[in-house]
This record gives sequence, C-alpha cells and structure tokens, in this order.
Amino acid sequence: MTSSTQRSARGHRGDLFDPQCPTRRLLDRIGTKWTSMVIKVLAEASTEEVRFAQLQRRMPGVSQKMLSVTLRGLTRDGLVDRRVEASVPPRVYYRLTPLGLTLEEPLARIREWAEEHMAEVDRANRRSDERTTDS
Amino acid sequence: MTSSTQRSARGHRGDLFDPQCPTRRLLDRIGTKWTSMVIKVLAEASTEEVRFAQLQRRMPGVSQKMLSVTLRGLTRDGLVDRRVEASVPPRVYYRLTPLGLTLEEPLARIREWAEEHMAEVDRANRRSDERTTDS
DNA sequence: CGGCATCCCCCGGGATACTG
DNA sequence: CAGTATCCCGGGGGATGCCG
Repeated sequence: MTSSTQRSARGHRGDLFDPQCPTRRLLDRIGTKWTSMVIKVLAEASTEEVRFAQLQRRMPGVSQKMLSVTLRGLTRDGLVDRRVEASVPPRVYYRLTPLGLTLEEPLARIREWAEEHMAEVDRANRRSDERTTDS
Repeated sequence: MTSSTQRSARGHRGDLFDPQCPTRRLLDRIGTKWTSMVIKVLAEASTEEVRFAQLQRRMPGVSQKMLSVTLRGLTRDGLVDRRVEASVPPRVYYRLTPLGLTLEEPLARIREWAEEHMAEVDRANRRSDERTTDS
C-alpha cells in the first residue's frame, strides 16, 4: 500500500481524496456487498453471457437496484462487458471481460481462506466473549 | 466490524449466498478501511512486536480511534496478538498470530492484482467518462 | 502512552414506485 | 424485462476530549 493520505487538518468536506492507493480502491470495490458475488457468478458462467434476471436469480437477496448499481460500476471499471439486445422486451447480457476474469483468481484465494479459517475466527471470538462476559 | 456472536456455517463451497457466509464476513472485515493495512505492516515486521505508536506512524492518515478499533477487532478475531507492558507510561505491543500470518498470503495476491491492473481500470473509467461527458 | 467515550456527518444499500 | 428515481435508516469513520 502506497498511500500517504495527506489532508489539511480541517477540511471537513470529503474532498482531497486519497491520492490513489490502488489496493485501497480495490478493497473498497470488492468490499461492497455484491461485487465479488457478481464476479463469482459470471466467472462460473465462463465466457457465456448471463442475462440480468438470471444473475438476480443466482444471487439470492440482491435487490434490482443494487444489482444494477453493481453491474454499472463493474462495467465502468472494464471488468464486465454489457450487451443490450434491442428487442421488446429488451434483453441485457453480461459477462466478464478478460480483465475481470483475472480478478477471479485472487478472489478465489480469499474465498478459500475464509472457508478454511473463519471457523477458527469464530472460536477466537467466542473465547473473547467469555472473558468479557464473566468477570 | 460485525459483532459476530453467531455460530458456524458449515458450507458447501458455494454459499457465498448465505448471509452468514464466511466469505461475505471476511470481505466485510478486510474491506474496512484499515484492517488490511494493519495486517500488512505487522506482516512486514515479521514476528517482531510493534508498538501502537509505531503502527500509527507507519500508517499515514489513520486516527487513533480507528487504529484502536481495528486492532481490537483483529485481536478478537484471533488474527493479532496483544501484549500490555504494565509500565508507566504503559506500552502495548502487537503482532500477527500464526492465523493472522496465513491471511497475509491471499491479501498479498489482492495487492498484486491492484498494483498490476488498477491503471487499466482507471483507463476504462476515463473511457466511460468521455462517452457520457463528451458533447 | 494507549484507548475509551462523544458528537456528527456521510454514504452504502434496502424498500418502493415509476418509465421505456 | 431492465433500469431509474425517492425516501430513509444504520453504521462506518473522522474529530475532539478525558482518563488510567
């Protein structure tokens, strides 16, 4: 991480953005609720396009709004490809770009770590809870 | 930080969809602003302990509050080890636990991706902007 | 020195309703 | 069917201030 977040001691408006720390920005992205799930679902579809409604069906709990917002962001970022079929009713297809596909890799590592270790994290949490709960 | 007093989730590997999903929770964690930076700095210190003030110095921009909150969370999670030296003034030392150390790996992959590809993401963003801003 | 507590602002993101 | 526009709430997180 190479930031160096400098800002005047008093600017209360959120300007003076973090002068690009790439890692920070990437974490913000994949940290947003639905981003990594979209990438995973699209990665599972391989190179096949997936329609909006299909995506939504494969992502229980996502609202239309958030799926839409998430996809727009990923499209802007060049990670997702969007194709509109001008029919009635309209159909919109999505798939990962080559760039997006390369992100699946590190994300998979994160997923693996979670599956493998989060149980232990839970145990650690319970241990802490006990210590504070007793007294 | 999530206040997880929740219990396990056995998983089929696919349930990134479970709100209780380990991956979701991990992403929430590492998505919070300072978590991954703390892990990186502590990882760089290897097994050596690092004092609070040292950490803060190595993380430009972090407030005392947020560093404190972040460290408490990581300690609860069993990723960071905390040792208090009851002197006057008091000294508090931190280092990664073995568990925390294993998280450095996947985080490094994420960092690498960011360093390697965020420039391309920026280009994609600029291209989108032109299309909407053009006139 | 380390780290609680307090105040407060901002924005992610859910629910709902409306257009093409 | 896909996407946009409103409204609204909770919580992340910055800026103090105080205490062991």
